[in-house]
Amino acid sequence: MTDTTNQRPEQPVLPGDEAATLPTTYAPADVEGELYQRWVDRGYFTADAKSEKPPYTIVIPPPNVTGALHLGHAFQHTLMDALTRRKRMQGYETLWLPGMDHAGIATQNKVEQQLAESGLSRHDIGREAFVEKVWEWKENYGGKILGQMKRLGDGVDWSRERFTMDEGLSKAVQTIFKKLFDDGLIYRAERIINWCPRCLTALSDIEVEHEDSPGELVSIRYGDGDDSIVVATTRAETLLGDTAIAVHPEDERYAHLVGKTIALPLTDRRIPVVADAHVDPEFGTGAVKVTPAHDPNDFAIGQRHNLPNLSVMDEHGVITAHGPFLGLDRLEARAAVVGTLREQGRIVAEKRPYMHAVGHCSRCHTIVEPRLSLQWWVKVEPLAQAAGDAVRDGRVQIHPKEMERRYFDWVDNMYDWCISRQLWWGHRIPVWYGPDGEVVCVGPDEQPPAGEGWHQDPDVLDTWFSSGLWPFSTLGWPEQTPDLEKFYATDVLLTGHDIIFFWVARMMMFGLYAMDGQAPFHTIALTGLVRDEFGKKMSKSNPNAVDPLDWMDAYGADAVRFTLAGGANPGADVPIGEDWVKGSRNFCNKIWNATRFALMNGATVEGPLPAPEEMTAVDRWILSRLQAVTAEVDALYEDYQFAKLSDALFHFAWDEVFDWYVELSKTTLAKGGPQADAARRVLGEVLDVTLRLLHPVVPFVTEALWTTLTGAESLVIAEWPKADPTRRDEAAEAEIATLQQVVTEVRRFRSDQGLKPGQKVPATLTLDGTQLAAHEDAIRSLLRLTAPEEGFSATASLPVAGATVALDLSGTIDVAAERKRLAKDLAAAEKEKAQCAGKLGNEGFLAKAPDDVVAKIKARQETAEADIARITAQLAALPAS
RNA sequence: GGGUGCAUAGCUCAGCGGUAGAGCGCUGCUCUUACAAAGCAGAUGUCGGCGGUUCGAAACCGUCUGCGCCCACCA
Repeated sequence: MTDTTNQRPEQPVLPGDEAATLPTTYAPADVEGELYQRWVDRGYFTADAKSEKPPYTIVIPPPNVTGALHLGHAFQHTLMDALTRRKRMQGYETLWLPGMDHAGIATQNKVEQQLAESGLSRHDIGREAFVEKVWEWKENYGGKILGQMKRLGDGVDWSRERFTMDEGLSKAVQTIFKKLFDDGLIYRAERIINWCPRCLTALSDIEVEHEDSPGELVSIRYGDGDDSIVVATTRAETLLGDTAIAVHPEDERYAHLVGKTIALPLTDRRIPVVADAHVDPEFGTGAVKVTPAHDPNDFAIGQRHNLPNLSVMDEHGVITAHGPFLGLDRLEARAAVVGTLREQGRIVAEKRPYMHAVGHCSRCHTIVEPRLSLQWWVKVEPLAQAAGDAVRDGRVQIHPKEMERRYFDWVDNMYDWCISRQLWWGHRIPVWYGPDGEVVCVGPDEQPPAGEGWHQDPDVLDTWFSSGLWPFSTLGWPEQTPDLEKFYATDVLLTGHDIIFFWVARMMMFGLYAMDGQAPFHTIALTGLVRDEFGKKMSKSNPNAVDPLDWMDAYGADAVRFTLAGGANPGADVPIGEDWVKGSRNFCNKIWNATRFALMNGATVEGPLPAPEEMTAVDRWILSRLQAVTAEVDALYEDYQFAKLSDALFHFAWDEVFDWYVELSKTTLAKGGPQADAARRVLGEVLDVTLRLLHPVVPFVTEALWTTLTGAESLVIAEWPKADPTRRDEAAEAEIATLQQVVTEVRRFRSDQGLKPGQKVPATLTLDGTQLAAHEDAIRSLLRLTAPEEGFSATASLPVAGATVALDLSGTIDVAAERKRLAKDLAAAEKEKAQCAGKLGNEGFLAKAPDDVVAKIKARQETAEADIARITAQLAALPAS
């Protein structure tokens, strides 16, 4: 390939710029930092909104500023970088937009922890000073994250870096809040919410993780005598807040009690018995205690029966009901309440262990307390409907497709989204309350109402509210910017399947809503989670967690990238271990040395490729394979099959190019003459294209080598190879396959006979009548065969594929071992032949199997027959011993 | 409780109707002038169990066993 636009640089990339001076080992540290800086300085990653080229846009899933990037980030970044690098090479105006998320609760918790080390709470320093502290944290850790991205080679557009709390994005948040509010899609309501007594804030449903935990189900007798009823509960302390007992309307056992009141133990209150269809008569005693202020079901029952909501716990989960339990933590209170009830003889069934799902705060793992609270909500139904439709009608595709179901399950069954958080770090809710109960939502360009008694809502928004705007807020929305015009909608969203609901669905909802029905991306590519080499989950809290920087330091960024890409099967988790990274490092080194060989042998990329008749079959073969692999890799990229494309490139490069082609070309190169000239050009071409194909995944080593090989400015802006089907050469491929068969067979013989790999052996080759006549020198070179000398006497004769290699081993041949070996091979070949014959003699098979399968079996049979003939001939050629 | 996925070589995983594969690990021989971070050669599997469909099953269906993940307001 040739690039006309890629100019020679003023400075060579590699020191010395001469092949002879390339070190024999690739040292990533010597090139990576310098190359990255060069890419950034030259503006390769900076997108141009005025470009004529078609756009290709990916917004980065903004990492939380809470800490450093882990392997999961490195994994996703590698894939996004590979996608954008390839598209850039294909001539797209590529924008990969970087940024970070303020991560409300998570970051606030981190900074609170930091404060706690000095014995302070956020309340000690006040809201303003605290937020100031969080910004300091952001500067500190944000910088670390950016450094890691550079180290990994992320080709992001640094001029467009965004933060969810920056001015523009804050404006976007306020704009959409106002729009939703005006459209009646944001409202304020008092409901049972998930409350974290440690974070002291409301949580949305998906911020609660349900875990099966052993609880204790106790049965308690309410009331006395005929007017008594037994209820079961796992949260006995909520008894203090009971305002009714509910039974099923058709439950005859309790019909006589409905409408009456019953004395509530431990209190001086009497509570009514109500009939409600929600109660399952089959469960427990069929009677339920109703605590509307502390349970969502009970709240619903309370609404239906006009029951009072009696709150008995404060925001810390501490009992506020007057009496002996006042001031106890909810769990202490639970035990105390049960204890007292037992003394009173009201525990009718002893506590029994009971597995049930308990909600935990996804940020701090504290048990969530359902709590009645006044919060802001998004009315999700119309938004989710649109988000579902966009996928249903194919405007947005989810890869892998199996993940669609999960997406639908959620968007089709969404409850309203609680968006207010009782935190200090985040976007303040843009609502002001007046002295007479006025509620005013303030848009971004409006002045908030001023005057006596007016105040802004103290709460902030759920962090996912702002990240849901990410695909367009980062491009300048609500302004109609050139960026928004050029780069929205984005192309691919690549992220982990663990945030389909948190983030993906919300971006879909907001994108469709804010951008007039235009979905934020056309493809959602979902990845799995990174795991360790035994398939165990790798998370920050686990000891198996690895800092990607450590591995990059030890093996280079490319090695880490190649390993991660190689594990990327769609939607599947990615196991990674240090040994695998080592293997990838070895691959990079192999690429390095193959190119080093090419440079030492005068490989060139200048001028057109030689005509087919000027080339050897070896050259025609590798060019044929090269274009086939190009086509294969292209197809795999389009299907987000990173593991398979990495594997294809790995095997093509190592097995075919480095192990066979390079070895075979040595003979031609050594000979000199026109064929050697042609071989140098082909060698240059093969390395050129192979490096281009590898570049998106392993950008550093390929850039260093390619610029040295070609003398051009950069591989980053080089053209992506196009498969050229006219290069296909089946004859050459067959010829080289035969050659490989002969070489492999003789190597096997040499190895079995205990010949040292380097030991020269006199031999005669009979290649007449085969395609291999032209390859005699190459065969001799690969097999260390010397010309027969005087007194040559063949002690072993190996007929393979019509050719015969006769070796003079001077009587050292171990005939018995060889005979045994050949007998084994013969048996295998005969079994194979019999198997094929069996099939071909089967009428059912012949009648029903497709033609191509029948042909394949026939070919197999022929191969088996050829093997039998070959082995028989080899046996016959063995000395009698 | 409702979904859903997985069980293939020692490990991690591809293959998903027509000869059981890869990487690492393992064995043997080699510093053969690009590379020992390498080269060459080699060994290794009743494809979880049991039924069924089919000319043919690792693959499709049923079932059992063992793991995993997602969702979930039955006290």
